[in-house]
Amino acid sequence: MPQTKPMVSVENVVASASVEQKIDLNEITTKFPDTEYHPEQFPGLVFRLKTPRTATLIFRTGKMVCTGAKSEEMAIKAVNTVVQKLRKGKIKIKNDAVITVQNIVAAINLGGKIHLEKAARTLPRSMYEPEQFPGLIHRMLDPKTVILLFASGKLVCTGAKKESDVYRSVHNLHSLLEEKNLMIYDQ
Amino acid sequence: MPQTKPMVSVENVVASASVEQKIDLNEITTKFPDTEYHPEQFPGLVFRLKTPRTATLIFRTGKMVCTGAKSEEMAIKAVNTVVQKLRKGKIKIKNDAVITVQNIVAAINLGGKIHLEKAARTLPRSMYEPEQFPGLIHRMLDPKTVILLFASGKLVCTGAKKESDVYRSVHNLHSLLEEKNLMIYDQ
DNA sequence: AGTATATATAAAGGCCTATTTAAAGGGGTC
DNA sequence: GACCCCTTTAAATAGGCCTTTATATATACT
Repeated sequence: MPQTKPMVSVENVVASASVEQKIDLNEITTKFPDTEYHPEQFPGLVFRLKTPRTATLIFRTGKMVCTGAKSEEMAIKAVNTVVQKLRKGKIKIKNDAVITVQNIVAAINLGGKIHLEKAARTLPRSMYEPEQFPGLIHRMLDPKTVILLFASGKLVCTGAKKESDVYRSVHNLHSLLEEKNLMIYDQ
Repeated sequence: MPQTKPMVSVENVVASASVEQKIDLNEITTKFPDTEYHPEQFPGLVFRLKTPRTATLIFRTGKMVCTGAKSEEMAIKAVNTVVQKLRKGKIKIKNDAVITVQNIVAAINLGGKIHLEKAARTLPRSMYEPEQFPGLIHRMLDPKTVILLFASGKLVCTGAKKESDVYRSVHNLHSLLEEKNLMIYDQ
């Protein structure tokens, strides 16, 4: 029944990390002038890497948030690179970061159109308000993710903690759409 | 030189307290229907006493805030009464509350008028914007309190942690006003 | 008679700030 | 038409501000 194989592309991985130690953000600003730090606006310092192209927020507490990586592995590599650069800049950091992937965002193309209006009436835990946002928002229970469905047959899956959760979510939803006859394939 | 003795009246004492134990606020609501608890609006439950006439905020964490007492002693008595009432209502509370007075507000009448405009130019750490608020706001460093001065010769002292801080603040300010010739006494 | 203005103070929960990313539809400027 | 911006979703991080309670004081405005 599935006419096509979904194309899945991980677009963003968010990971939290901690070096378990207080960090002087002003010192980082001095040694890394290209960082952004506006404490009156936001308490975190923004440390950008060209490769992997990411933005890591560094907090006074030694906790960090890395965003923008294209895979779990690259997110981990990015945090380790940031810590390595800080150390080369003579910022004393005793321990390596303990890293946890917190969220994975993926773009998916099912290869066929979706009957959104019908899906809104059929899928449970769904919200569809086209004048507010063109996508249908569907909350999947297992894995616990949120999937945005578009009439074009494209999806956005977010909330996954592992890349395998993305694949499982897409498979579950695709099966459900086929089953309920909500997919429209050309000829 | 002080033509009159200031009349000092403690109007409000705020104390924080803790019974060092989690409390089920919904259970209190059931057993004390006259309490106010609207968690979507504010996380604390409001427990009012007729004597001493006070309002005590009770939090999930077992921490409390008692307001409205007319003396340090009454604030302590109010918190102990609240804990006693909770226990009589079969709310299990193992330890007595550890109480700390956090703020004392007092109303004072110096018995003579104050030349506010001149005081605004003379007193350090003062703010006077009559179109915004009719009182002059003066920050005293020792004791660390804030005194509102009104042209009528009345004052409001707030921020004190002990009743003696109120008396010291008033004495300091009164002396300063006399010294700088900012007081105006009838005939 | 109420509202607002201003002062201090504790409590805890909500929301804002900022970071990233895709999707598609609306708006605006050039 | 090509750019921006906005809309929505998730997630961590951490400051700031708001909510509520009480209280005197004194102005202006509904």
